[in-house]
Amino acid sequence: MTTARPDGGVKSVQLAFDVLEAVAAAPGEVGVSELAALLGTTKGTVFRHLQTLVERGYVEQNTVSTRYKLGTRSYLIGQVAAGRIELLTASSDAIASLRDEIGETVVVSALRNRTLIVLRTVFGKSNLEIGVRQGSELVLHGTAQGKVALAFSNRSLLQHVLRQGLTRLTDHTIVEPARLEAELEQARAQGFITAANEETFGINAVAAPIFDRSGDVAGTVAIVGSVQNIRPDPVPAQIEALLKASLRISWNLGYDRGAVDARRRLDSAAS
Amino acid sequence: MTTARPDGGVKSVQLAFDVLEAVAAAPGEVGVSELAALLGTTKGTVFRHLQTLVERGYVEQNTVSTRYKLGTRSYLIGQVAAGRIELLTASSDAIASLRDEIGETVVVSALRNRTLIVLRTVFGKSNLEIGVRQGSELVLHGTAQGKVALAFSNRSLLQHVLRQGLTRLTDHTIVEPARLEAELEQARAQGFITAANEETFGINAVAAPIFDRSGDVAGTVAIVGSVQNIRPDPVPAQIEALLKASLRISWNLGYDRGAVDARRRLDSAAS
DNA sequence: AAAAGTGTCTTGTAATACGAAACATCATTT
DNA sequence: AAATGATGTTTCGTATTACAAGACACTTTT
Repeated sequence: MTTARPDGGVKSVQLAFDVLEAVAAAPGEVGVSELAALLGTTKGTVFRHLQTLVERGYVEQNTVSTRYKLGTRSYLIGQVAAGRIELLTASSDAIASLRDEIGETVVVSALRNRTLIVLRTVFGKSNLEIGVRQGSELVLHGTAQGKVALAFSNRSLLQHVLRQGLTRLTDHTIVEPARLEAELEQARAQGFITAANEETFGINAVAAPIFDRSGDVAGTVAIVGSVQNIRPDPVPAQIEALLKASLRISWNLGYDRGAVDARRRLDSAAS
Repeated sequence: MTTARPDGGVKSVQLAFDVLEAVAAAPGEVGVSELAALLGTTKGTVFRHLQTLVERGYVEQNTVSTRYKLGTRSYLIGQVAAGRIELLTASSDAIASLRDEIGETVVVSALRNRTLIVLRTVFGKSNLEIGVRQGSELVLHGTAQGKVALAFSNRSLLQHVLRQGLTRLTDHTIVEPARLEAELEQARAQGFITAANEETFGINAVAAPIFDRSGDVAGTVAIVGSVQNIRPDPVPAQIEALLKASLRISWNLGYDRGAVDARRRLDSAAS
């Protein structure tokens, strides 16, 4: 599914992570044969990799079923990572208040490598849980988060998206480049954008950008819910709370509008 | 520090995880040279491994400082693992109530591979935070958690510990095998055990075992605090709440005392 | 009783991960 | 301003080693 990887580093390590991620993607426990088929390799190879992963504790083997699942080391490294990822530590308080104030699901995503990845979702107060799975990738032209990221990033990201083509997800998905451009302009003007029914029918989201200390887009915050609770024109309280949260997070990341603008002027003067 | 690994699986993958874990262990960002020195290998090799890790998103490179830190994928795989590790899902509610009821720090550890690893610690209500770092290893003969795990596990685990030798950590550490045996007997009789000043002076803990569906020790729950708040003879409320939590977690793991005993009788009759 | 699964183990070979050393950028020092 | 000593990055030949194929032991299904 992923674009053919142009031979990155250490081949056997790539396979090891393929195995690890396949184990992670499996709903329950997985067997060696199943993994081998999934990854298009032999049982022996998968087995050997599982051995290392088990020895390291990233994967565990159920001694009775002899099948495999994620191990404690995987969890623990994630715990360490949670404390090291600025976007997470910077956003935790702000998204908790945002959720409590508005009651809708709050989603934080990170822009990494031309993709928006969902880092954290905190479900709203409603009994019906609407959210986006952590780790999943947000379509840049088809979600509020994606559009707001595009609006405030380098034009090169937009060009990249246009080159890939604007695939239709629902009949409200933006597929005309001109309309997308107009939306991005609107996002820049307002500081936020919505995306009712564009990715999934019946669902809407309002997203705002998060900036890092150098003024680049680090990610997005968004509130997500049914079109009933988040209208195409969201109520002012929702917008205000969202913008407040996004500013607070950016601030925690060291973003300072004035300082960034000044630095930009210097840089362009130098070149 | 760890016992010389007897050549487990794929060598280059071992190195890759060495690199990953070294990045995780570093307080902030790390450089290639630093890592190479730390791992006793060359810069080139470390660099190549970092490339794969970065490509996969487990590690990220700060483009301005060119140094490395843990990446979002590490966090995300941990999130998935958190949902797959039975001991975590089974204990989350119980430890939250336990902490709220008693107010002291609660620590859950898992028995994996003859070692007790701290999975989760929830700090108590006091302003002074006393806890055990997640991912750290608990000394089996020198902590309440370790002793309770020894008490309810196979004798082979105890033999393993005795073979290693009972290293002294404080002047209250149990270093005589006979005294350890006596403590284990007490733990079995009471269903819990304390360990005042045995690992760190001034600190005490009360621990109880967690059993899985086959009746084996899966881990421990413990409350940890200063000797002032957790006395060598803990107050009944603390003991009762701890035992209630441990039973609740074991139950969530599928432990059923009657069923396990019956199964044991059948097994021994068959042999 | 046979057949089709499973996970595990062995072996020869071709691929590849490694180490050493060179290279390109920086800061700092001289 | 030149020189030094860091850093991260790249190249290259070789010895290592990870791989595929197939055998094996075992359980479950037919």
